[in-house]
Amino acid sequence: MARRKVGNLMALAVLSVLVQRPMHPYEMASMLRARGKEADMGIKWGSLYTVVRNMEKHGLIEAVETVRQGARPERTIYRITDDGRAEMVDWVRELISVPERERTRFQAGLSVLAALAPDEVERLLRQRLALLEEETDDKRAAHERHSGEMPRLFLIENEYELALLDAELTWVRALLDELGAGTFAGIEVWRRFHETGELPAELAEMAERGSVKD
Amino acid sequence: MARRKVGNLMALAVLSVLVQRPMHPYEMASMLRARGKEADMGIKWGSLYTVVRNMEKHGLIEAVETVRQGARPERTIYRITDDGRAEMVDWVRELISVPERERTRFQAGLSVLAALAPDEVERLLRQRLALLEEETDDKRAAHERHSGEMPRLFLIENEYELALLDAELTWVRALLDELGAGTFAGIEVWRRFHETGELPAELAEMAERGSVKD
DNA sequence: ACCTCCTTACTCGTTGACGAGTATACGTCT
DNA sequence: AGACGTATACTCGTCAACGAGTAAGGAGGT
Repeated sequence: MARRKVGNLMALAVLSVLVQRPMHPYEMASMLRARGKEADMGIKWGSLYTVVRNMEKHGLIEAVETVRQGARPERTIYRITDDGRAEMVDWVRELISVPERERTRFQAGLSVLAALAPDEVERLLRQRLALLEEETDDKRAAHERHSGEMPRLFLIENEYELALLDAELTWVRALLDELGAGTFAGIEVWRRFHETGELPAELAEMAERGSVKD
Repeated sequence: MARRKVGNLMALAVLSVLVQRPMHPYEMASMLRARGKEADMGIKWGSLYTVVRNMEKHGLIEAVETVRQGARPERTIYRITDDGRAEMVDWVRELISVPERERTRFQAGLSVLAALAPDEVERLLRQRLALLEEETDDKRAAHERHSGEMPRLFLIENEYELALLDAELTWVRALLDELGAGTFAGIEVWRRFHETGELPAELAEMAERGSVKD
């Protein structure tokens, strides 16, 4: 974030549409929406004008003209600069070549899983599984529809997403199996802890030491 | 974020240590650091005091006492409230049961992959693969070391992370194979586009329509 | 002829995240 | 005994992100 002049990924999205032709912000939004980029990147439209203004300030884009249609608000049309083009390419290079650990909220949840009883966890995971399956089916269907009409290059991010979704599905199913069958190591201690309300001596000591994980 | 009184996941981390016993902020930080939670959740220490103040304001925690040791700055000791306990449990429930689409930066990169030439992509992916392998090996080693001394319940988030890392590794390797062998569908059009600098008619039209993806 | 609702096209204010800074105490190496 | 680093324990200012608000044009119904 310190390195990029404009850190928000929406800036990359903006660059990627302006590289085709100059546009005003609202049109960028429509383009991105039409292409489904809002789904691929985590785009919040509230940030659009802030980001565009910042990009102009840093010379990644520049205003070409401002036109007014009737009594509508003015529209400023922007075009990408050479700096902008360079920034885009360099940014993509980095995103592809440098893996960055990004924890999901699910992982955060898992890391405090002991706050819930095993039976409840089983129930919640089943809910997750159902939602996950639905989402995956939708995504896969959409992907198959599109792969008839578009080159694979433009759908590659969906392939990746589907691969990760599959991996999560598999993992959750496996965990559910173990919980259901009672083969999850330590499930008895875990269950008792939640029934009696107090945690067994071994765990208490571990919690206090805490530093086992270095 | 609107629903949670304090949206930052660091708040969950704070709750999870305060549930054991009252503590002052700096000690929370040490605890979390010692347990490796900073890795599991994406924790930035700059936010700690802001978050703690917010949590107090919203009644999730409350100050017990402020002590002073010698000439050191005052330390305020906080304890978790009943509301805090309830919030924690409810939060974990949500994190576990409701899958939330979170796009990675890599996915964002993939969605503008056309900005780079196929040969460069191949090179960059190989770099990614190497870093990814290194990271995975480290993580797996650490996990195996710990699984001797700690109950599985407290390592479950690492299992999940490793599963996702494996999935990414597999996917990247497969893509690299296709790029290397030249069997990636449309790679010729892609390569020519970068050699000549202009995109073929079919793609130009598609870019303009744009809306194929709805 | 009027009403209503959706789309177009932004503006603005709030909030919270976070980096960087600060200052003292303590241990330890020389 | 002095110096140097490291741990303790925060404070503050900035800045981007975003939700919610605004307001006119146009389409379609009655």
